[in-house]
Amino acid sequence: MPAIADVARLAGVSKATASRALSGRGHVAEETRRRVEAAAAEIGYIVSPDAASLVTGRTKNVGVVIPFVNRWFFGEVLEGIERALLAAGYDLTLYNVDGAGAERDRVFGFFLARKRVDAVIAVGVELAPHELAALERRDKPVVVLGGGEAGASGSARLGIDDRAVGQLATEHLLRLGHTRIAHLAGLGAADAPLTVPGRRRHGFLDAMSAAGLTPGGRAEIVECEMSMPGGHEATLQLLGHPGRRPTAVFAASDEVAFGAMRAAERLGLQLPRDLSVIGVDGHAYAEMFGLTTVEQRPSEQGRLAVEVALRLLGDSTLVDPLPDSGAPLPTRLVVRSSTTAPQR
Amino acid sequence: MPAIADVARLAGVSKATASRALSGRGHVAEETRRRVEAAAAEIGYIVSPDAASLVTGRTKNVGVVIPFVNRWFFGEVLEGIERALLAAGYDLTLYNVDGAGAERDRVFGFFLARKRVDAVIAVGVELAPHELAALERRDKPVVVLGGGEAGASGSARLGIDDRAVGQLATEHLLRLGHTRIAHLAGLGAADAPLTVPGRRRHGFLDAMSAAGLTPGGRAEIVECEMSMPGGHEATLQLLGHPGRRPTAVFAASDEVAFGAMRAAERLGLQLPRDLSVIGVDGHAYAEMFGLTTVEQRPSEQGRLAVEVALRLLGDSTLVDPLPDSGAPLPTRLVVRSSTTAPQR
DNA sequence: CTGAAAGCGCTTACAG
DNA sequence: CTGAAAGCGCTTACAG
Repeated sequence: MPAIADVARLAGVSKATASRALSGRGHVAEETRRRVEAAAAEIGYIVSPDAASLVTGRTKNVGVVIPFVNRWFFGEVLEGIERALLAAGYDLTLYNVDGAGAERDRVFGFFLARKRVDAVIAVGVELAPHELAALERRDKPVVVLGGGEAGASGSARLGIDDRAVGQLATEHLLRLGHTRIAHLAGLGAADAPLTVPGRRRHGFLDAMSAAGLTPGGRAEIVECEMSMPGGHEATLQLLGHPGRRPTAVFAASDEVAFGAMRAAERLGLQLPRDLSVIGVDGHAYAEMFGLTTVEQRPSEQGRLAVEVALRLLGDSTLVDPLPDSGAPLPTRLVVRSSTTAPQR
Repeated sequence: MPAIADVARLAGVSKATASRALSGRGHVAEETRRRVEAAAAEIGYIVSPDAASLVTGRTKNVGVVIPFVNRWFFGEVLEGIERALLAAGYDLTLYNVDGAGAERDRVFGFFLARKRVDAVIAVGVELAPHELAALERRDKPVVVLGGGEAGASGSARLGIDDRAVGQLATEHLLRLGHTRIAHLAGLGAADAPLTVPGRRRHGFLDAMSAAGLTPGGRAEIVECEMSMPGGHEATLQLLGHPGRRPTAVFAASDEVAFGAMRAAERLGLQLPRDLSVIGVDGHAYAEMFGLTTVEQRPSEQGRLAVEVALRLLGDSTLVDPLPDSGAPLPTRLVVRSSTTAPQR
C-alpha cells in the first residue's frame, strides 16, 4: 500500500509538497502539481483517511441516527442524506436506533462519543438532553430532522410543520362536507404532544374545533403503528361499530392510509363513496392507490440536513441561505381519487 | 478531549500499560487495570479510533454496498447487518449504489479503496470483475449477499437458491391444478440469467417444463420493476386480454404480488377464486394481504453476512461452523389464502 | 513555492 | 507485569 512518502520520492519532492499538491491546500507550482499527480496515479496512491483525520481533527464522516430503515419516510431521508454526503466526499456511518435501551446508550455513549464522526444527523429521534449535551461537549454539530422540541445551542432543527399538516388534511375533509371524521394517529400521539404523531393529532383537533366539531374520545381517534398493517388493523376496529361510522379518515401517514383503504374494501365499503381517506407523505405508492395526501419530500429533506450539517462544520460551498432559519420545510396537498364529498 | 497520556498520568502508569489495560490485550495486573479504568472513567476518556487504526491497520468498520434502502428485502438485510455489526463493536459505512455510473465508480475507486473499511458486504449488487479485483488487491474481504456468480478467492457468497425458489412457488400452483400460470419477473430476468430475477424466472420455466407446459412468449412472462406499482401495472397489462387469462400468477417478490392482487381486484376479479397469487419474501405485510409466499429471512441473512465477514477478518468469536460452505440459505413455503385451486 | 521537523493519539515489539 | 521508544501516515506551522 503506497504512502505519501512513495509519491514524494517518485515525484522528487518533499512529503509536504506532495501533500499540498494532492489536497489542493496551499500553493504549489502548476508543474510540480502535475508531477505529483502523475506519480500518485502511477503507483495507485490513495490517502489514508485515518492518518489525515488524526492531524486535521476532521474525519469527513457523518453519523446518522435513524429509528427505521424500512419505513418509506425514513428510507427516503436516508437515501437523500447518503447521496448528498457522498457528493461532498463524506462517509455516512449508520446507527439504527429505535427507542431506548442498552443499544441506544452504547451508540451515544461509545460510538458517537469517539472522534469518528464530525457531525450527527438524527432523523425522527427524540434526543434526550444528556445525549445532546454529550455530543455538544465533544463539539459535534447535531442536525435534527423531524419532530422534537426547539434545539440546543450547537444544533439545528429541520422539519415540516406537522401540526399545520394535520390541520390542512383535516380541513380538506371538512371542506368536502365531512363532519364525522376519524383520525388514525401514530402510537403515542396523545401522550407525546411534541412528536410527529402528537403534532399531527393536534392539527386534527385544531381543525375540528375550528369547525365547531368536538371529537369524542376513543371513537374518533385511534392510535396505531405507522405502517400498513397498523392502519389495516386500526381501521377494522374503527369501522367495527356500524352505528356511527365515520365518513372520512385522516391517516397519520400514507402507509397507514393504504392499510385503511384495504381494510375498508375488505369490509365491503366502496371507496371513496363510503369512506374518504387522506394521508401524509407523498409515498411512492400513493399514485397507485389514488391516495389524496399532504406531500413532503423526505429525500430533499435529507439533502438539506446534510447542507446544514456541512455548514455547521464550516465546510459548505453554498452561497444561498439555507432554510435553517426556523421556517418549516414545504408540504403540498395533492388531491387524488380517495377523497370525495360524503354520501347524503 | 483527554488522550491516553492523561489517563496514564492520572493512574500513575505508562501509556503502554494504560493501553493494555483498556484494550484488554496483553497482561496487566488486576489492581493496575482497575486504577487505569477508574482514571479513564474519571476524565471521560474514549479511545481515538483513527489513532488506533493507524497503528493496527484495522478500522473496525465495514462498508455496505446496497442498491436500495427502501425495498423490504434490502431494508431488512441492512437492519440485520447493522445490528450484528454494532454488537461486534463495528461501524457500518453505507454506500447506496444502484446500477453503474460515475457515482458507482467513485464509491469503488475512491471511498472503498481507502483504508477506511476492513471489509465490504455487497447486497444484491453484481460486482464487476475489476471492482472485485480492486478490493482484493487491497486485502479487503468481500461478502456478497444474494445473486451473482460464484465468488473469487478472497470473497464469500451467501444467498438463497433463487432458482429453487422459483421452482417451488410454481410447483405449488401446479399442484393446486393450475395450468395457465403467468410469471411477473423482475426487470432484466430474461437477459441476465444469473441475477435474482433471472434465477427465479429459470425456476419457473423448469417447473413448467417438467409439468409438460411450455409457456408461450410474452403472454406468460411479464417483466416489471420489483415493487408494488411495478406489479400493479404489469398485472393490469397481463389481465388485459380476457381471452386467455391466467388462473394463477407467480410474482417475483411479495411487493410485486401485492400490486398484482390490487390490480386484479380493481379489475373486478375475486381473489383467490379468479386468480391465485404467490410471491417470494415473507414481507411484513404478507399476512395482512393473506399472501402465500416463499419466505426468506433477510435480517437473518444480514446477520450471517456479518459473521462471515468477521470470520474472514479473523475477528470471529464463533465456534459453530458457518453456512459459508456454499449451501443455500433456508426458505420456506408459507401457504395463506391467496392461492387456491382454479375454477372449473 | 518548497522543505525539515514536529506532532496528531495510539499500539506494539523489545527489554527488563 | 511494566516502561521507553519507535512508528503508523499524514498535515501544518515555521523558515527560507
